[in-house]
Amino acid sequence: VTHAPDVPPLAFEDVASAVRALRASGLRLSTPRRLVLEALFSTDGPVAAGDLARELAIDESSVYRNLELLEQRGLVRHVHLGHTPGLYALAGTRETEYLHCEGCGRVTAVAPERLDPVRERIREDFGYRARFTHFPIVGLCDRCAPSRGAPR
Amino acid sequence: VTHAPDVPPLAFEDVASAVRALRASGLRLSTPRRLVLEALFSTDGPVAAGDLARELAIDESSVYRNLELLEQRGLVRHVHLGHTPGLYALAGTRETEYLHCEGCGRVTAVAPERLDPVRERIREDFGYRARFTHFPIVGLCDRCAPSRGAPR
DNA sequence: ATCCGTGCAAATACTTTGCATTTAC
DNA sequence: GTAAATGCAAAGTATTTGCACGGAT
Repeated sequence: VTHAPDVPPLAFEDVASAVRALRASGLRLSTPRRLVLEALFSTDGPVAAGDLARELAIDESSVYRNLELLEQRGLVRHVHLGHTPGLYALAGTRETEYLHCEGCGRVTAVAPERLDPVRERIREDFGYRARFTHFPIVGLCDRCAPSRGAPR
Repeated sequence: VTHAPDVPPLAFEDVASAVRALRASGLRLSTPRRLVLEALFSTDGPVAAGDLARELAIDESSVYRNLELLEQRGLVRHVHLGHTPGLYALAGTRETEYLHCEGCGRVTAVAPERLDPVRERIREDFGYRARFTHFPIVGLCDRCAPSRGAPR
């Protein structure tokens, strides 16, 4: 995953402030929950629940339950890249959006502002407020386009 | 599924011509295979493999095998709408693209030409040749936007 | 002491695969 | 007759759920 330089800052600066927010909403801080949070803070790209479970030696169901809970609280989001399992990441102050190259698999995370012109065009032409946070924009990057699909 | 008026024509006009193409590539026309083809020709929107199996009283594995085979031959494509199973449809002469409202679930199929301005903008800004055939453009349609997300 | 969160096990949903039998050619 | 395609069963992957025990508050 390549993060563009202007990807929005995280909704919470560090584990401590996230934990404070959780506590404030009446949640307990169990070891698995803390480990999941810490892992998300120390990873750059989105991670699969299964990988988290393996790396942290936590049961998969607990990982899923925590991720879902954190997602409901707005601390976490998930994105689907190809046919792989859902990938989870910390939520930003604004929703990070994704581009996914189906050639090389590279994922680019971009700030929502950069997609506003695209979004505006879609809104004018189709009456849709588009969001590339849960499903990315899929296509071929400049490097892969020549070899694969139409060069143009 | 709403098909915009300019959605590209199917790659094959009817079951007969599709069957001819299959025969030409050395494939047999078994009853299940014919039923799947006929079902796809008589449905407007994309269908789940499980639904086809149930409606046609064919084993699910045969449905999946036939859909995959037809997809390899370019007669069928599949798209992912939300967290539901993959949905299969006849392939057009050009690839039909999709918009999906996450509010009401409505799906709009559009001709690729209509998305060319959007595509061009994405290409200029991000160096990607985007394709909304396998994953749709996800967002809120005009009707759902006021109630759900930001009205703007 | 309470009850929330965990691990474990099992269930569910979607899709793929192995294999013996059937069937199109 | 031969090879391809099928149904059935089982396996594989992703995710969810039930429940008794353990730990955070």
